[in-house]
Amino acid sequence: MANIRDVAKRAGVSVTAVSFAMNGTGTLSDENRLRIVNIANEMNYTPNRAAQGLISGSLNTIGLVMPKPGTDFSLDLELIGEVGAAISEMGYHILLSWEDTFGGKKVLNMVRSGQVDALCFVLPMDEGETFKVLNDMNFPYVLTTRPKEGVPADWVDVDNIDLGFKAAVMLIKSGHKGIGFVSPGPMDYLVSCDRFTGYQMALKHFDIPIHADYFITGSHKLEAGKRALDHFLSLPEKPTAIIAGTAIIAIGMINRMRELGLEYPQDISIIAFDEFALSKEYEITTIHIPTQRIIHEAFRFLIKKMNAERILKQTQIALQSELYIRKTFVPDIRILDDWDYKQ
Amino acid sequence: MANIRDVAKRAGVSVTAVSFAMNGTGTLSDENRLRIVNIANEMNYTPNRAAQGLISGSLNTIGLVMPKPGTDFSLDLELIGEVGAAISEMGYHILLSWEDTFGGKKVLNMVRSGQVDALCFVLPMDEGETFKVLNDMNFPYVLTTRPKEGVPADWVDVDNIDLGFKAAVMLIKSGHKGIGFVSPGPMDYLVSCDRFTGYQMALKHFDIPIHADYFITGSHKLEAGKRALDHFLSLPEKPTAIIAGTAIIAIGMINRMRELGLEYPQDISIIAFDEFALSKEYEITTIHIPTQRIIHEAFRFLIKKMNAERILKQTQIALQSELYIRKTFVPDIRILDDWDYKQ
DNA sequence: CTGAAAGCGCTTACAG
DNA sequence: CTGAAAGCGCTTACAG
Repeated sequence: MANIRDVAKRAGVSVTAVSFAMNGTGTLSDENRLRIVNIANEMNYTPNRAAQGLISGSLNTIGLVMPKPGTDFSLDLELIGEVGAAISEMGYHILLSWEDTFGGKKVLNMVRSGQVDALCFVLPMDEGETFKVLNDMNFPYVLTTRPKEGVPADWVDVDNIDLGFKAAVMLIKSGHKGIGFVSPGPMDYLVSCDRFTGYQMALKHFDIPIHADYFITGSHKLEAGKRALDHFLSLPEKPTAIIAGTAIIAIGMINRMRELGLEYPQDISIIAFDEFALSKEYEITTIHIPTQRIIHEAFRFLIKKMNAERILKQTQIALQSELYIRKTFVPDIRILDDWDYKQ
Repeated sequence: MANIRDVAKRAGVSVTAVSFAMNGTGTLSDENRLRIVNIANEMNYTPNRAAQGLISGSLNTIGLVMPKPGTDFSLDLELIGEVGAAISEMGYHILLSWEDTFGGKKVLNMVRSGQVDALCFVLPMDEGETFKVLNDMNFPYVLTTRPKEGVPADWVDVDNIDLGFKAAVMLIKSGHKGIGFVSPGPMDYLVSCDRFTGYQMALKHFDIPIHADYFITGSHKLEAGKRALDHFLSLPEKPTAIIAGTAIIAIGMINRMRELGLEYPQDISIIAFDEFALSKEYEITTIHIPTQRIIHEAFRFLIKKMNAERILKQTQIALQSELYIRKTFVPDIRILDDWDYKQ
């Protein structure tokens, strides 16, 4: 592979001149500049990134930290495609890294070895210690999952407590008192916890007693919805509305309802979190989590922080989510002051 | 950030000693080695990757080249999670890059700048020129999408011509003569083409005339399935079986059949390509494309090529796919010699 | 306008 | 067992 000295030799100039020509810097006659660039192209010369990185102290790379496989979590690459391509255009690269939700050691090594200039965590991280270190270094990072209260981290996410609250309030205001809540499982720990917390706050706010039987955990499978529905129907006081942690759970419930000859929303109303390919087909009223916007905002913040002259203070961005009103639950739009909604 | 000289100073040794200690190389008294490593840890010293990369001539990075957003193509990060994590353990990093399906310039720059040691293209690339250059450099790369015939590239994929052929043969042997074929759209160009080619070969082989009306293109939406079905039903000679390019198309068809009171497989048999979250729920007989295994094999090949002493010859791996027999079409297992199947 | 030289942070022969 | 020195491929003051 040709290096800068080879080009210089061939062009009969110094390496300085080649560097100037390639980077459009320095003072160089137009004639020489053009001639050198042409020779460089002919020779397929591309400056070595490691060398450039050593000098500039940066590899122009943003790390994307994801959970280790086996976690009940997945990210579609298409989601980061748009923002990733945009970042590409800006000359940054995106490096993938896998971490468990508690770790952080590997991540700090990446930072300290100058491998990355910024970090985007698309996993729930419990490790406050890591963020403290990053904060002290004023290193740009962001979580796309809101951490536990009190963890001093920069994040962009929706406010899941608020979403749980608003979902329950919407059902209560529509006359429901028995409201079931199905969580996709303990893996989604904080997200589900927060939504459930919000749900409980709403019940309390309206003086509705909280039934332990109205809360059930499942999984990300259809089966979980079926089981949840059967469970709720087995109760002496059946809930009339259910908040489903995911669309898959809602679909599982709907399939089961069909088997049993039950109809929505008359027999049971359903609201689900997160949109899925067939949410519309199944007519599920959905609280749509704007994942794409979260990723966008997260990277926007990263870029801003990387270019910031001064130290930015803690940044925590809670995005609004949107309510897609379909048939499994149709609220009176007069109670939707708090929502961005789409019918 | 501490560098090797800082550590050397603090430990009262030479930088050579520190380098030896960190890398476990050279000759160093155990006592000194341990003492130096401890001091390095205390100082949070991590060797600079750019400097290491400059010396070793490698950043230990594998580039993952994906299509630009807006393409009808998507990859779930979970799919590369397992292999990505494994590669992580081996000390390699994965760098994301977006390319259009024709390009290649940017990719060559990444190679020439020493940014990547290998390349995995998870997009259909038409640009044979790029591969020729890579071949000449003996640079390790692999496509997870089989290129056009005659393009001299290393790839791992299923054999879509064969799949189209076998799918049609299976239907023909089951007595079907009118066989519809729905492609998800022109974007999937080669994949769909190949499957369709195989389908035509099968018809020819059994002397069944090829009906232009039996082939229709759609999209990756439910709507496409509905439209396709309506189209086929409008024909004077309606097909009795349909090969659907994707599960979504099959679901769209099934939903439409339900509306019309039609039943599978009595009224119409369906085989779909690609498994989807609800394929099982919809009882779709599916030709499962083993994407995960493709990715695995692709990276395995890359690792092998990176470590190869000698030049490896062109490598083209066609993986078997599996037939999931469900209710939309139930073949007699006696005609399934050519298939790995699962009931 | 041009080039010789220093230096980024490492590793690795090589000399002691 | 240890360290001074050269060098990886660049960029950037600095001198001419």
